[in-house]
Amino acid sequence: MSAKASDPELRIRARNEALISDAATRLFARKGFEGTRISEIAEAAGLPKANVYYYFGSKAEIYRSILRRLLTNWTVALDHLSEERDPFEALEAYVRAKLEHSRRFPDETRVFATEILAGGPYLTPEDRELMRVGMLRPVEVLEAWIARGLIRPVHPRHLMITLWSAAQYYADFEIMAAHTLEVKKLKRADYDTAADTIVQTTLRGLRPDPVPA
Amino acid sequence: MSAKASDPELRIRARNEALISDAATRLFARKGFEGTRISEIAEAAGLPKANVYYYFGSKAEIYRSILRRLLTNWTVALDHLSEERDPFEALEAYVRAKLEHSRRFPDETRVFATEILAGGPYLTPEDRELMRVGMLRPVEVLEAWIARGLIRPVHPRHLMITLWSAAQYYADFEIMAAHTLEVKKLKRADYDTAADTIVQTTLRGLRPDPVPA
DNA sequence: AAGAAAGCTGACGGTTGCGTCAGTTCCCGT
DNA sequence: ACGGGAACTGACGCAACCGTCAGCTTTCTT
Repeated sequence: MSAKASDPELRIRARNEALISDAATRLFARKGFEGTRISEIAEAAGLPKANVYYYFGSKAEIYRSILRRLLTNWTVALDHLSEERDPFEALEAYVRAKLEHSRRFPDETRVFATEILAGGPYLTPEDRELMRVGMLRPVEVLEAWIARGLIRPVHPRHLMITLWSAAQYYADFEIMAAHTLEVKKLKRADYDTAADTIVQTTLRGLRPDPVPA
Repeated sequence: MSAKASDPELRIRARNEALISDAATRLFARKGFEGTRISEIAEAAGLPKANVYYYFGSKAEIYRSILRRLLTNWTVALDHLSEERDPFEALEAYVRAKLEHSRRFPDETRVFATEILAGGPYLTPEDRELMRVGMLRPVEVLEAWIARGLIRPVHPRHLMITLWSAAQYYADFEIMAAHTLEVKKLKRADYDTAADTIVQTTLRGLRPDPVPA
């Protein structure tokens, strides 16, 4: 019944590292790196502080591990876009997936947002490289669509930023969005309307001219 | 030659408060509230730490004064939108003005962004009310345009968020945008291209249907 | 010119938080 | 069932930081 060393799911180390990482993510998202105390993380994880230090060498190490995990997830998420798909179908799916991610995991993306806002002091060169190559594929896909005349010839990187920023906003600046919408908290329906609006404006604006004048 | 008490420009108090406020804005933007030391602010302002405390009662007081100033500026900036103007002209002017502001004063908006990300712990109820009423006018204007059939019937608040988020992104997440564009630092031309892209996509998507099918 | 008010500041107290460590307990293969 | 390694932890050292204060200097007013 007890955990085996060979069972990776139940290994004590894996379980506790996840406990710490999850608690830290929640706290870093709310209070930032400097604003979060290791003792808070420990308490939220249900462990004594010294135990946290048994698994992680420092606060920065916990923080960096969270950033790294998010970055790898992020680059994977761009796979929605492939040259063969219909551009509007693919982009709509991407926008909706991004918003859904914002809705379900706001804390991860907030930690990353705070880091970027601060100028990326904890991002390693490898992290930055991950970001760079992650953007390569979608840009190529957009350029291919443009070359085939399937979407209007807009700047692909700026287009990605525009789409990205909208989805990001609902997670990172949720309380601002809630204020704007005059609701207490964003509900699933709000995210759906957000997606609809983006589809009806930005994506619609990408359609090639139907009329000459 | 020396400053007179009646001269508001040169009054020592006004000058030093501005010195402190400016230095604090730069530092809060980079390092957040908790990450910024009063001693750093003092050094950046060229004053001894105790002198900072002569003008401000606490770190939180400096921080709140920055937030308040930004909020009042912000609500004023929405005046671009008025019902009488052509929607696309007005919205384009708004987007360009917003991006220009992001380019010229990235630090102010970053301080605010960090605060919102954290959930707004230092925002007073008055601040929140300022945000709410600031949004009232533009929404009314958008609704009037929609009622007159000048733009497509999209959700006005979500539209504002979409426009807002894009402009915001270039200031707050500048290093992310720079990475995406594969440049070291954003130049004026990048902001112009950003504005063009938004105009050509999101605003273009707002045009009423020219063709039925 | 002289008194008052505003501006200024070095030194310090109290607190908090990061990270350590020595010693204990638990787990697990054999 | 036992030995060794992994897991755990209370107590603490040390450094950093916020905010204070008592007394000094400059500026202003009359």
